[in-house]
Amino acid sequence: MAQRDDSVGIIQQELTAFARRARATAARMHPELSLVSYTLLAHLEDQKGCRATDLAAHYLLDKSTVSRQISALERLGFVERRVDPDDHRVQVLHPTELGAQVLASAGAQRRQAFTDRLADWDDADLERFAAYLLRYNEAQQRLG
Amino acid sequence: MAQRDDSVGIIQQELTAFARRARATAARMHPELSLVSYTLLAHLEDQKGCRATDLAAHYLLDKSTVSRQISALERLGFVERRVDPDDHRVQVLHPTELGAQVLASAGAQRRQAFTDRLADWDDADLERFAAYLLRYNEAQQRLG
DNA sequence: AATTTAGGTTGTACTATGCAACAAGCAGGA
DNA sequence: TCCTGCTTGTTGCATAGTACAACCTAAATT
Repeated sequence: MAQRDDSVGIIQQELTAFARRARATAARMHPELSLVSYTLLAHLEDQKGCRATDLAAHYLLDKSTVSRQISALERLGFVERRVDPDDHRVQVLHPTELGAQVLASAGAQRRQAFTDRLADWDDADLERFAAYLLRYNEAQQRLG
Repeated sequence: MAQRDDSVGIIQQELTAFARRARATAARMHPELSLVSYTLLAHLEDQKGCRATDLAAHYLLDKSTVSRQISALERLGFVERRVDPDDHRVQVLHPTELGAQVLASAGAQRRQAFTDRLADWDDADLERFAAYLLRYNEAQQRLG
């Protein structure tokens, strides 16, 4: 049991350390796209467009927060709004051409940073690490 | 190589997802101690006291940020300052009795949450996951 | 002694965030 | 039809976290 507690303690500590650094690191890498706006824009691309409400629900953010983030992305020309003809309350959000480019570029940078950090890992370890993270996040989502 | 890229992609995605949620989750769990102040206070306890400058260096924060965080913790009665008799510029920071209690309580809560999420993992997987996170963070620190 | 360096604080500005109040559009029932 | 209530989104307000620059004080160096 002591061994097990140690492992849990390390996992807690290291995930926390990572989280603490993540925003600042992301901001340094691509100042034009914060961790949050990057995530939102990526989700729009993934989903081929969605509503602000969907983003808020998915990321547990207040709708006002999403509204302002989207406004900022629109001001930068990274997102466009298309009013749903069937429901005039709804705006379906899409990345613009420019937004998609910026997203791809930031994504490539991020991916390169991860690739560098993981350069000396062998394939089996990478695969197991990825599986563990999936499993962990799945549990976190399940347990709230 | 495709397999390897997939693993890197998943690791990136899942670590990012975790980071996005971390602050809000911490805030919901113990509103009196944010992720940052929790971390700073824990470091003080760990180190049996240290200077504000040390905290700033360790966590890559501006000294003004640390100064204000410490002020807040002091206002709450969680931290006390002891002027170093050998160097009157220096204040060595220590958790107070109350600070230690709050830290222990928040720490227990956090630990419990992690324990719950990891409840159905077997010991070997936990140990490997912990080792992977240590290795990853070590690399991130090394590479900036 | 004069200058430089180190530790901290304070002024200013900006971003992210949530909550509450609001406006506009839709849907269902009296 | 019209009133009520729900959904989508925006805006006003407040707060936290953060950085940068200017500053103060004390120590160290020349």
